[in-house]
Amino acid sequence: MITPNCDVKAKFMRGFSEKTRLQILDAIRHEEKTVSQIVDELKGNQSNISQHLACLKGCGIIVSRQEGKFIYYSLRNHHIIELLNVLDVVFNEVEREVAACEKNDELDGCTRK
Amino acid sequence: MITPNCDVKAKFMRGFSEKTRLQILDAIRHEEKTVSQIVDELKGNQSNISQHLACLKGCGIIVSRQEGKFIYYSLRNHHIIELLNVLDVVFNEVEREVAACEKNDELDGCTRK
DNA sequence: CACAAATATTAGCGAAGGCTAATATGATGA
DNA sequence: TCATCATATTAGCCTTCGCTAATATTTGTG
Repeated sequence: MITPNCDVKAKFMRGFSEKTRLQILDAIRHEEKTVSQIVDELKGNQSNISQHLACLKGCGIIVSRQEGKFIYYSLRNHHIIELLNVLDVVFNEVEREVAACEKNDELDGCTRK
Repeated sequence: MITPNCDVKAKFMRGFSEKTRLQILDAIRHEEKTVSQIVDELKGNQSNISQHLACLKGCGIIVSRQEGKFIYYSLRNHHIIELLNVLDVVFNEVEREVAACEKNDELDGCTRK
Protein backbone atom coordinates (compact mmCIF):
# COMPACT_ATOMS: atom_id res chain seq x y z
CA MET A 1 0.00 0.00 0.00
CA ILE A 2 0.91 3.64 0.05
CA THR A 3 2.86 3.04 -3.14
CA PRO A 4 5.92 1.68 -1.41
CA ASN A 5 9.35 2.67 -2.48
CA CYS A 6 9.87 -0.14 -4.91
CA ASP A 7 13.24 1.21 -5.78
CA VAL A 8 14.68 0.52 -2.37
CA LYS A 9 12.79 -2.71 -2.02
CA ALA A 10 14.18 -3.88 -5.34
CA LYS A 11 17.68 -3.25 -4.12
CA PHE A 12 16.94 -5.17 -1.00
CA MET A 13 15.58 -8.08 -3.00
CA ARG A 14 18.48 -8.06 -5.38
CA GLY A 15 20.54 -9.40 -2.51
CA PHE A 16 18.62 -12.64 -2.78
CA SER A 17 18.67 -12.91 -6.53
CA GLU A 18 22.06 -14.32 -7.25
CA LYS A 19 23.36 -17.83 -6.90
CA THR A 20 26.53 -17.14 -4.95
CA ARG A 21 24.77 -14.77 -2.57
CA LEU A 22 22.11 -17.38 -1.87
CA GLN A 23 24.84 -19.88 -1.14
CA ILE A 24 26.49 -17.46 1.23
CA LEU A 25 23.22 -16.91 3.03
CA ASP A 26 22.80 -20.63 3.28
CA ALA A 27 26.28 -20.98 4.70
CA ILE A 28 25.75 -18.45 7.47
CA ARG A 29 22.15 -19.36 8.01
CA HIS A 30 22.63 -21.04 11.34
CA GLU A 31 25.89 -19.58 12.54
CA GLU A 32 28.15 -16.69 11.85
CA LYS A 33 31.22 -17.41 9.81
CA THR A 34 34.39 -15.69 8.72
CA VAL A 35 35.13 -14.76 5.17
CA SER A 36 37.69 -17.49 4.76
CA GLN A 37 35.35 -20.07 6.17
CA ILE A 38 32.78 -19.09 3.60
CA VAL A 39 35.34 -19.01 0.84
CA ASP A 40 36.44 -22.52 1.75
CA GLU A 41 32.94 -23.82 2.08
CA LEU A 42 31.83 -22.50 -1.27
CA LYS A 43 35.16 -23.20 -2.87
CA GLY A 44 34.97 -19.66 -4.10
CA ASN A 45 37.28 -16.82 -4.96
CA GLN A 46 38.13 -14.58 -2.02
CA SER A 47 37.63 -11.35 -3.88
CA ASN A 48 34.38 -12.51 -5.31
CA ILE A 49 32.98 -13.65 -2.00
CA SER A 50 34.10 -10.45 -0.38
CA GLN A 51 32.25 -8.43 -2.95
CA HIS A 52 29.09 -10.43 -2.50
CA LEU A 53 29.35 -10.00 1.25
CA ALA A 54 29.61 -6.28 0.76
CA CYS A 55 26.55 -6.41 -1.42
CA LEU A 56 24.53 -8.38 1.10
CA LYS A 57 25.62 -6.02 3.82
CA GLY A 58 24.69 -3.01 1.75
CA CYS A 59 21.29 -4.54 1.18
CA GLY A 60 20.80 -4.81 4.92
CA ILE A 61 20.63 -8.57 4.83
CA ILE A 62 23.71 -9.42 6.81
CA VAL A 63 25.90 -7.78 9.41
CA SER A 64 29.51 -8.20 10.38
CA ARG A 65 31.58 -7.97 13.49
CA GLN A 66 35.30 -7.97 13.86
CA GLU A 67 37.25 -10.21 16.18
CA GLY A 68 40.93 -9.88 15.85
CA LYS A 69 41.86 -10.24 12.28
CA PHE A 70 38.72 -12.14 11.49
CA ILE A 71 35.44 -10.71 10.40
CA TYR A 72 32.35 -12.67 11.17
CA TYR A 73 29.27 -12.36 9.02
CA SER A 74 25.79 -13.37 10.03
CA LEU A 75 22.18 -12.73 9.11
CA ARG A 76 21.04 -9.33 10.28
CA ASN A 77 18.20 -10.46 12.53
CA HIS A 78 15.46 -12.98 13.03
CA HIS A 79 13.29 -11.33 10.41
CA ILE A 80 15.79 -12.24 7.76
CA ILE A 81 15.99 -15.77 9.06
CA GLU A 82 12.22 -16.09 8.89
CA LEU A 83 12.25 -14.62 5.44
CA LEU A 84 14.72 -17.24 4.26
CA ASN A 85 12.49 -19.93 5.70
CA VAL A 86 9.40 -18.60 4.01
CA LEU A 87 11.32 -18.25 0.79
CA ASP A 88 12.29 -21.88 0.90
CA VAL A 89 8.76 -23.05 1.45
CA VAL A 90 7.29 -20.87 -1.24
CA PHE A 91 10.03 -21.68 -3.65
CA ASN A 92 9.58 -25.39 -3.19
CA GLU A 93 5.85 -25.12 -3.77
CA VAL A 94 6.22 -22.97 -6.81
CA GLU A 95 9.05 -25.03 -8.19
CA ARG A 96 6.99 -28.16 -7.92
CA GLU A 97 3.97 -26.51 -9.43
CA VAL A 98 5.82 -24.99 -12.29
CA ALA A 99 7.75 -28.16 -12.98
CA ALA A 100 4.71 -30.39 -12.70
CA CYS A 101 1.73 -28.56 -14.14
CA GLU A 102 3.34 -26.71 -16.93
CA LYS A 103 4.97 -28.44 -19.81
CA ASN A 104 5.72 -24.79 -20.40
CA ASP A 105 9.27 -24.66 -21.68
CA GLU A 106 10.43 -21.65 -19.81
CA LEU A 107 11.26 -21.82 -16.20
CA ASP A 108 14.09 -19.68 -17.33
CA GLY A 109 12.65 -16.32 -16.49
CA CYS A 110 13.60 -13.40 -18.61
CA THR A 111 16.60 -14.78 -20.38
CA ARG A 112 16.97 -13.99 -24.03
CA LYS A 113 16.53 -16.77 -26.49
CA MET B 1 18.91 -27.64 3.12
CA ILE B 2 20.32 -30.45 1.00
CA THR B 3 22.29 -27.79 -0.83
CA PRO B 4 19.32 -26.41 -2.70
CA ASN B 5 19.59 -25.53 -6.32
CA CYS B 6 20.51 -21.92 -5.77
CA ASP B 7 20.67 -21.37 -9.47
CA VAL B 8 16.98 -21.92 -9.96
CA LYS B 9 16.10 -20.17 -6.75
CA ALA B 10 18.11 -17.17 -7.83
CA LYS B 11 16.13 -16.97 -11.03
CA PHE B 12 12.95 -17.15 -9.04
CA MET B 13 14.10 -14.36 -6.77
CA ARG B 14 15.21 -12.22 -9.61
CA GLY B 15 11.56 -11.75 -10.40
CA PHE B 16 11.25 -9.71 -7.23
CA SER B 17 14.40 -7.72 -7.65
CA GLU B 18 13.39 -5.02 -10.06
CA LYS B 19 11.39 -1.88 -9.49
CA THR B 20 8.91 -2.22 -12.30
CA ARG B 21 8.25 -5.85 -11.56
CA LEU B 22 7.58 -5.06 -7.92
CA GLN B 23 5.16 -2.41 -9.03
CA ILE B 24 3.40 -4.86 -11.29
CA LEU B 25 3.12 -7.35 -8.45
CA ASP B 26 1.70 -4.61 -6.31
CA ALA B 27 -0.81 -3.74 -9.00
CA ILE B 28 -2.15 -7.27 -9.33
CA ARG B 29 -1.76 -8.09 -5.71
CA HIS B 30 -5.44 -8.11 -4.89
CA GLU B 31 -7.04 -8.69 -8.25
CA GLU B 32 -6.12 -9.89 -11.67
CA LYS B 33 -5.63 -7.22 -14.29
CA THR B 34 -5.10 -6.95 -18.00
CA VAL B 35 -1.90 -5.76 -19.54
CA SER B 36 -3.37 -2.44 -20.53
CA GLN B 37 -4.77 -1.88 -17.08
CA ILE B 38 -1.31 -2.40 -15.66
CA VAL B 39 0.28 -0.22 -18.29
CA ASP B 40 -2.16 2.57 -17.46
CA GLU B 41 -1.76 2.18 -13.75
CA LEU B 42 2.02 2.29 -13.86
CA LYS B 43 2.06 4.85 -16.64
CA GLY B 44 4.46 2.50 -18.33
CA ASN B 45 5.47 1.47 -21.79
CA GLN B 46 3.43 -1.41 -23.21
CA SER B 47 6.40 -3.31 -24.55
CA ASN B 48 8.30 -2.87 -21.38
CA ILE B 49 5.47 -4.05 -19.16
CA SER B 50 4.85 -6.97 -21.44
CA GLN B 51 8.43 -8.06 -21.13
CA HIS B 52 8.36 -7.81 -17.36
CA LEU B 53 5.16 -9.83 -17.29
CA ALA B 54 6.83 -12.51 -19.37
CA CYS B 55 9.71 -12.48 -16.92
CA LEU B 56 7.46 -12.81 -13.89
CA LYS B 57 5.57 -15.59 -15.59
CA GLY B 58 8.76 -17.38 -16.50
CA CYS B 59 9.83 -17.13 -12.87
CA GLY B 60 6.62 -18.85 -11.82
CA ILE B 61 5.42 -15.84 -9.90
CA ILE B 62 2.36 -14.95 -11.91
CA VAL B 63 -0.04 -16.71 -14.25
CA SER B 64 -2.22 -15.52 -17.10
CA ARG B 65 -5.54 -16.42 -18.58
CA GLN B 66 -7.08 -15.22 -21.76
CA GLU B 67 -10.57 -13.83 -22.07
CA GLY B 68 -11.39 -12.66 -25.53
CA LYS B 69 -8.71 -10.34 -26.62
CA PHE B 70 -7.67 -9.55 -23.10
CA ILE B 71 -5.11 -11.37 -21.06
CA TYR B 72 -5.46 -11.27 -17.33
CA TYR B 73 -2.47 -11.62 -15.08
CA SER B 74 -2.56 -12.56 -11.44
CA LEU B 75 -0.32 -13.93 -8.71
CA ARG B 76 0.25 -17.64 -9.14
CA ASN B 77 -1.17 -18.80 -5.83
CA HIS B 78 -1.66 -17.96 -2.19
CA HIS B 79 1.95 -18.84 -1.40
CA ILE B 80 3.12 -15.97 -3.54
CA ILE B 81 0.62 -13.68 -1.88
CA GLU B 82 1.90 -14.69 1.53
CA LEU B 83 5.42 -14.24 0.37
CA LEU B 84 4.70 -10.69 -0.70
CA ASN B 85 3.17 -10.02 2.69
CA VAL B 86 6.16 -11.39 4.54
CA LEU B 87 8.46 -9.46 2.28
CA ASP B 88 6.69 -6.26 3.16
CA VAL B 89 6.96 -6.87 6.86
CA VAL B 90 10.60 -7.85 6.75
CA PHE B 91 11.46 -5.08 4.40
CA ASN B 92 9.86 -2.49 6.63
CA GLU B 93 11.81 -3.76 9.58
CA VAL B 94 15.05 -3.90 7.74
CA GLU B 95 14.54 -0.63 5.97
CA ARG B 96 14.09 1.13 9.26
CA GLU B 97 17.05 -0.59 10.83
CA VAL B 98 19.35 -0.07 7.91
CA ALA B 99 18.33 3.52 7.49
CA ALA B 100 18.45 4.24 11.19
CA CYS B 101 21.23 2.21 12.77
CA GLU B 102 23.80 2.53 10.13
CA LYS B 103 25.28 5.85 9.28
CA ASN B 104 26.86 3.50 6.83
CA ASP B 105 26.85 5.33 3.55
CA GLU B 106 25.71 2.52 1.41
CA LEU B 107 22.14 1.52 1.46
CA ASP B 108 22.86 1.15 -2.16
CA GLY B 109 23.83 -2.45 -2.18
CA CYS B 110 26.40 -3.51 -4.65
CA THR B 111 26.45 -0.52 -6.89
CA ARG B 112 29.80 0.73 -7.99
CA LYS B 113 30.99 4.00 -6.64
C1' DC C 1 59.86 -3.13 12.37
C1' DA C 2 59.20 -6.79 8.94
C1' DC C 3 56.28 -10.26 7.63
C1' DA C 4 52.25 -13.01 7.12
C1' DA C 5 47.36 -13.89 7.35
C1' DA C 6 42.56 -12.08 6.60
C1' DT C 7 39.88 -9.13 4.17
C1' DA C 8 38.78 -5.25 1.14
C1' DT C 9 39.23 -2.55 -2.98
C1' DT C 10 40.15 -1.54 -7.84
C1' DA C 11 40.36 -2.16 -12.73
C1' DG C 12 38.93 -4.28 -16.75
C1' DC C 13 36.32 -7.50 -19.38
C1' DG C 14 32.41 -10.03 -21.11
C1' DA C 15 27.67 -11.23 -20.29
C1' DA C 16 23.11 -10.17 -18.95
C1' DG C 17 19.47 -6.92 -18.13
C1' DG C 18 16.21 -3.10 -19.04
C1' DC C 19 14.53 0.38 -22.10
C1' DT C 20 12.51 2.18 -26.43
C1' DA C 21 10.84 1.99 -31.08
C1' DA C 22 9.24 -0.80 -34.54
C1' DT C 23 6.97 -4.76 -36.07
C1' DA C 24 4.29 -9.04 -35.60
C1' DT C 25 0.49 -11.83 -33.91
C1' DG C 26 -4.13 -12.72 -32.63
C1' DA C 27 -8.84 -11.75 -31.64
C1' DT C 28 -13.11 -8.94 -32.56
C1' DG C 29 -16.45 -6.82 -35.10
C1' DA C 30 -18.21 -4.02 -39.12
C1' DT D 1 -12.07 -9.61 -45.50
C1' DC D 2 -10.40 -5.37 -43.51
C1' DA D 3 -9.57 -2.48 -39.74
C1' DT D 4 -8.73 -2.12 -35.00
C1' DC D 5 -7.66 -3.10 -30.38
C1' DA D 6 -4.72 -5.91 -27.05
C1' DT D 7 -0.59 -8.06 -26.48
C1' DA D 8 3.84 -10.16 -27.75
C1' DT D 9 8.22 -10.20 -30.00
C1' DT D 10 12.46 -8.35 -31.99
C1' DA D 11 16.42 -5.48 -32.53
C1' DG D 12 19.63 -2.28 -30.88
C1' DC D 13 21.55 0.56 -27.38
C1' DC D 14 23.40 1.50 -23.04
C1' DT D 15 23.87 0.29 -18.22
C1' DT D 16 24.58 -2.83 -14.61
C1' DC D 17 26.44 -7.01 -12.91
C1' DG D 18 29.65 -10.75 -11.77
C1' DC D 19 34.10 -12.56 -12.37
C1' DT D 20 39.18 -12.64 -12.11
C1' DA D 21 43.68 -10.83 -11.25
C1' DA D 22 46.19 -7.53 -9.00
C1' DT D 23 46.90 -4.46 -5.29
C1' DA D 24 45.84 -2.24 -0.86
C1' DT D 25 44.64 -2.31 4.02
C1' DT D 26 44.40 -3.99 8.52
C1' DT D 27 45.73 -6.90 12.30
C1' DG D 28 48.55 -10.06 14.75
C1' DT D 29 53.21 -12.01 15.56
C1' DG D 30 58.13 -12.92 15.70
